[in-house]
Amino acid sequence: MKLTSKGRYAVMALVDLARFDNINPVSLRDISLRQGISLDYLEQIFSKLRKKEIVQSVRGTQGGYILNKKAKEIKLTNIFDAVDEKVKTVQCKKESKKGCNGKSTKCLTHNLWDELETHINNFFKEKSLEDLVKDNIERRV
Amino acid sequence: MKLTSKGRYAVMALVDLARFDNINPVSLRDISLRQGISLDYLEQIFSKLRKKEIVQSVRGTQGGYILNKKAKEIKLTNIFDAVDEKVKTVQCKKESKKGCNGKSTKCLTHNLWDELETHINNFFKEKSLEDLVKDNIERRV
DNA sequence: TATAAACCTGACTAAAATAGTCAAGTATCA
DNA sequence: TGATACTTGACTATTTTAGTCAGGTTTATA
Ligand code: FES
Ligand code: FES
Repeated sequence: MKLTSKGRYAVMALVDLARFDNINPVSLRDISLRQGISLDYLEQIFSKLRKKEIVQSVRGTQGGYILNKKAKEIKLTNIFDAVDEKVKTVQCKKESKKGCNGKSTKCLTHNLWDELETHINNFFKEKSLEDLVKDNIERRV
Repeated sequence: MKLTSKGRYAVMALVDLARFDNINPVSLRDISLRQGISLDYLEQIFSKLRKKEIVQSVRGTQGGYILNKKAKEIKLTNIFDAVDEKVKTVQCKKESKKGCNGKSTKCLTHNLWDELETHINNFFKEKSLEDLVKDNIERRV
């Protein structure tokens, strides 16, 4: 199981953005340089974040992005959801009654993976962008 | 983030195996049929499980595999470890002092992913094969 | 003692997912 | 009017996954 770059970058970029405390728009170019993420890739990511109303864009010179909500209200879940970084542990379709083995009952381990998925998602539901920014400031001292 | 088939199958096969309570060797052919997993693929998986001493093989006709330890002592961690299903959340090399951005300090989110990795691994450390077999029997009633 | 069941090994490959790049815009400020 | 920065969509190389395939070796049992 591994985390993809898309998810990692999305969070990384938003932490960078959040540190500027929502005063001035932050350009993707700056984030790209500071965090070492390809600008073109960031654009893809922010396009999704904007559509899910996590950030707002400001066009033109001196433009960039600002948070669309309080950092406290943006949870990791929301970010991952926006960029389609989803936790997938079961093989079967969840709605379907069929198991991953094609049989009419769920497989021996279905329940386990379902628990695992919940376990992981709980982590994402708890953490907010604010927590991350704070963590970072503390460690820096 | 998603779980790969290899990891899922390894656990599925071992639960199947463990249900026979270690009396007779269970052939991969049987597991293949019952769980709907390719025999050739199972062989790859069991080769690894054997090398890590999770199962023992019995060659020849009527042969198969048996558990090499008590089901209680086999944790998910051990299984995943054996088949190289590893949880990987950070981008950087752990030993290296460099961050994933190539800079000399760890990136803004390194700590977060490290926490996540621990969180997930905790789940795997707790669950034993015995738990899984029990769960299954209970649900069946 | 022949034979079939089952383990054992390594190489190979098709398909999917990932991690981007590239090109061609549009909006806005100075 | 130029520069900066967002916007969009298509494209692609690389890597990973999820197997397959081909050839073994071992051993119970008929
Ligand atoms: S994972 Fe849902 S039935 Fe196997
Ligand atoms: S994940 Fe370790 S430095 Fe970024």
